[in-house]
Amino acid sequence: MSKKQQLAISVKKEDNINEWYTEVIQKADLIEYTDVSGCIIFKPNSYQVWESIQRFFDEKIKHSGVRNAYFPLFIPEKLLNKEADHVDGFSAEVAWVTQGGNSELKERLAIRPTSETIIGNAYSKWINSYRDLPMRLNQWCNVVRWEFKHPTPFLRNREFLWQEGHSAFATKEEAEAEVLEILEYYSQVGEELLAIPIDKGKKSIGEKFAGADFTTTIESYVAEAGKAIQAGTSHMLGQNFAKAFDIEYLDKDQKKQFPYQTSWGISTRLIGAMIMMHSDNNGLVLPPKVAHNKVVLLPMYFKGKEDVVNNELDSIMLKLQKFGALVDDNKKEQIGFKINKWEMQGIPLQIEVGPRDVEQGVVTFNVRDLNEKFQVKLEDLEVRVEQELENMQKRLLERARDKIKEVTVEVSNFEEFEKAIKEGKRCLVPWAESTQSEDEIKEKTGAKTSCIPFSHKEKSLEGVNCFYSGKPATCYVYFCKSF
RNA sequence: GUGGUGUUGGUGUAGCAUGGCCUAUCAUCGGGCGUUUGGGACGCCUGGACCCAGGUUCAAAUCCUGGACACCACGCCA
Repeated sequence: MSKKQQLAISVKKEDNINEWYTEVIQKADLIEYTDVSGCIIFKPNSYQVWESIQRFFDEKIKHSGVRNAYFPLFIPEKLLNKEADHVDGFSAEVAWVTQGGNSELKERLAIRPTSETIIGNAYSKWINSYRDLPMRLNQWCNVVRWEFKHPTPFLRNREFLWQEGHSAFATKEEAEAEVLEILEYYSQVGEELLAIPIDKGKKSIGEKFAGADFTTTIESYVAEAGKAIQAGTSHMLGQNFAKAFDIEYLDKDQKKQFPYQTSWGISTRLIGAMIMMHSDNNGLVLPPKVAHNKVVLLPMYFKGKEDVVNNELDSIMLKLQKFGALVDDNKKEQIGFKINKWEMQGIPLQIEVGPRDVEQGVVTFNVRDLNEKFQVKLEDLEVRVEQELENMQKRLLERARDKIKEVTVEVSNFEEFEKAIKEGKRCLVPWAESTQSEDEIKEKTGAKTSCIPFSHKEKSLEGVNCFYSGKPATCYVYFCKSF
């Protein structure tokens, strides 16, 4: 095998996206596998993306009045069992600690798959008066879900990182407003930061969170894979957990009330969605806003002209510090090798600085997602860097949107539907919502609902029948395969 | 959970059928030194591996059993 084949990605995204993904995450130095299936090392190249997401989202919720806290990793079994639907939904995937040191524990401890229960238990102590409301806490932490056998890094880990927000309000209206407020922030994380096109919507009854009244979601779609990615969820818990955990308070009229609760989360799965969405056959593509190092400078050393380049390099570096510019001046690697290496790692902008450039007072730009190089005058350097990064950020989102548009179809009968799903399409259909029909459709085609998009809320359903049952439709919904 | 494939230096691999000449091939890689650099350079020196646990055998990278991990196709699932 040649050097080139070995270091480059050997499978094309359009030919086999699963193998392509496996190669990208390893060759871009994003992860390391470990001895525990489904538990990966997030190497600095991927962890930096998570840090960007944290900074972006944390600022939004703090501004909105949410505060961060931290709750324990272990949940006593009796707490986990308090809300019946919740237990049913999670019991199959909980990891347990049964032993401490050499002695067996009297009550086994769940490693949190999510923290509604332990937080509900705390809230029952903390919420006693209407003055204690609203209570809005968030935590950044890890969770463990053990049910699957074939993990996919980022998209389906056994242990993953996320944030989980948990709020309690006096009124249903306030709680529902927060559910949507958070969903809007999630959508911004997707579209503004990661350049991932987002559909906001509601989960079907069959797909909602275990124990919630309803679940809202941000959904995206990977055209090349023909699969949806659920990128984040914001749940209206109603009073279900409040009743199960005895969270009661006295209102202004001295009457006992249960608060209305919400919970919401986004996870490191977003990193997987970002990779799937933008990366190409040359490796990772990082949206500029999440790239810690947005620029890499590649000096070209020609015999006898090293000084010409080096003299310019320092001043360029100074101007580009704010973009986290790196310099790759390793003389053992040929320039072509370096170009490919940094493309593989997804650095948004490469700037070549060679004697030919310097003599003309220019540098050569190589933007990660374009197939062309162009020269930029040194005096315009900072402005043009800023501009190119901004354009790339926009371009990634638009390009992803176009791709999704291409593979999204509206169909009105089951025959067309089956055909479209086989072709990897995402189908928007009128539907008479029922869990039974969703199960049947999944059985027959492998597709399930992604979401009932808010964008089609206003669209008239008068005289429109369900594509599957023929009954009067109750909503428009996206059906497709999913990760 | 089912079926398939795989695991040999950091990476990609040869060797395995027919156990021994394997203190393991080739390349890349790491460390030196030198010459190079506009899309994967070259020379010399040097460093580094048989997934784990049992078993068979005079002898195991190679055969057997079990396990771990990965990938692919399903199944299940926030």
